[in-house]
Amino acid sequence: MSLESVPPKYAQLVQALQRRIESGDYPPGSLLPSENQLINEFGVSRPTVVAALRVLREQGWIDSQQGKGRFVRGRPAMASAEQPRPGQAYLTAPETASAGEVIEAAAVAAPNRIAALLGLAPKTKAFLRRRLVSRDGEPTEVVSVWMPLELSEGTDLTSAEPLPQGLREHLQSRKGVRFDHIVEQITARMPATEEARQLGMPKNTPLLAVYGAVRDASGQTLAVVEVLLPADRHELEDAYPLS
Amino acid sequence: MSLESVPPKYAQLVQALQRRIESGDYPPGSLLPSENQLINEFGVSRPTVVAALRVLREQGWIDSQQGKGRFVRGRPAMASAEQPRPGQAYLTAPETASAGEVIEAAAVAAPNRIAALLGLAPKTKAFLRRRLVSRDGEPTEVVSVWMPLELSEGTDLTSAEPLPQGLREHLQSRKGVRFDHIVEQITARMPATEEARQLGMPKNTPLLAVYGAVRDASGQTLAVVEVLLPADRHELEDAYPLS
DNA sequence: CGCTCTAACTTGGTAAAACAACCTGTCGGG
DNA sequence: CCCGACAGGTTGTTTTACCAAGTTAGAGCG
Repeated sequence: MSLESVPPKYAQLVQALQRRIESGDYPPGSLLPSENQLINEFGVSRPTVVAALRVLREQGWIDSQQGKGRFVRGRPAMASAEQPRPGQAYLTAPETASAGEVIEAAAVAAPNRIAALLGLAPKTKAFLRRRLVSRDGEPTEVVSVWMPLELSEGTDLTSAEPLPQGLREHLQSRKGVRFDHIVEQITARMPATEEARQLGMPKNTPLLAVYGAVRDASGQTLAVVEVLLPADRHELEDAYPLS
Repeated sequence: MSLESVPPKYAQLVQALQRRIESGDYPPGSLLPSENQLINEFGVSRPTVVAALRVLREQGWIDSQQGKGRFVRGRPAMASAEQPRPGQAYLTAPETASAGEVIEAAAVAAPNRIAALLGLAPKTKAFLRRRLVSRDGEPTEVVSVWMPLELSEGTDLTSAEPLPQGLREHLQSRKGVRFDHIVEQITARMPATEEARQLGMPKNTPLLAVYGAVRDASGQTLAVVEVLLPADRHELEDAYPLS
């Protein structure tokens, strides 16, 4: 039996058209076949064709203009710049996926900035798990996760061992919370002596600091991810569409 | 005759349901009325209801689960964090919208980083328009726009006067190019003496540097926007959904 | 020749119907 | 008591049909 669950027809049509655009069969700027032509060629109904074209338009492959037709824009260059965002990777990937060591895992007084993002009173104690990540044998980043004490209870976060599971999965299964989006703040400052020593960086080069407030769908902040990286060796890259 | 062009029914349904979610009528976590219930209540057909619910799902208002129903997630908190991205504002807003002065507008040899982003050979001449932006009477940012010489010909960019039109509109109408998206690099460094003087900042605080490569739909880089801001006074903020 | 108007195309939106896949109870029989 | 079958609910996908709105090109008239 072939229970390989074929993709729906409209999705197949999407892929077929994407291939034709990528192969240059439908060059950018050209007019796409009309709905009726696609209906005849693929032997599907109009709503199916429209559903496929809607997906292509929402993903930026084509433009549509009532009364004229649909124009090819080309492969959306956005798709190639899809590397994970700075803070995001540390929520989903297990700690065992990257080299590094846990250098702190305890309840400490939250700095002002962290407390503000978490919605706690200043100097309230919060749980901190801090990790020095290495690449090619050299320390490159300090990644810290802050969260209210309630959220850390009953988890394995106090262990100095690397988590074999992603932090997101770990918290969602044990505490029933649901991560939805991240609000990110980026700033730069000079490193403290301790930080410069840990990262093996000169004391006179700045430090890029990323603060990612992890929120649920209602906007409640559940945790804060702090990523520190030396600005002379690492940069942040990101891509976004222009309205 | 009332030619007020009523919005389509599915869009009206979208707004109606958004209002009910915002008002607490449909609290987060609750089950939305089923398709059949909505058909009866609003007197529309099923495709119309499905189209409305699809929009709501794509915008993050609800989750749908086959066989169970649709669950309310709440007003997507993303919508509130919709301030323009760092480089983006300088492309659309006219220069007259912000205080400041043009401090450079000429063809100069492009620095390595700029030349690489533009796809030019190192030390090739490129057109530069640099502007010192002030807020509350104090200089706060240096915004520079780089582009190949061909793109600057026949434009008003060499004028030291503020452009009454957005840069994007100006170039698109005069040169027939079409901006599509931006690839952004963020880094930090210490300010040059001249930069620290212009911005009125201490020499020992770092500078946040944002390089935005403005591209068309095919991925061709048309221009580069460089934004320099003192890290002690300004931060970058951004929000994005978590898969 | 030039203008206008219409006919034929395009995409956008709505309605009605059917089948498939999935979940969750209930009602049996073991 | 436990467990499986089943019925009835849900969303997902596809089809047929029709009307509305915008664009274009050509026929036809002045």
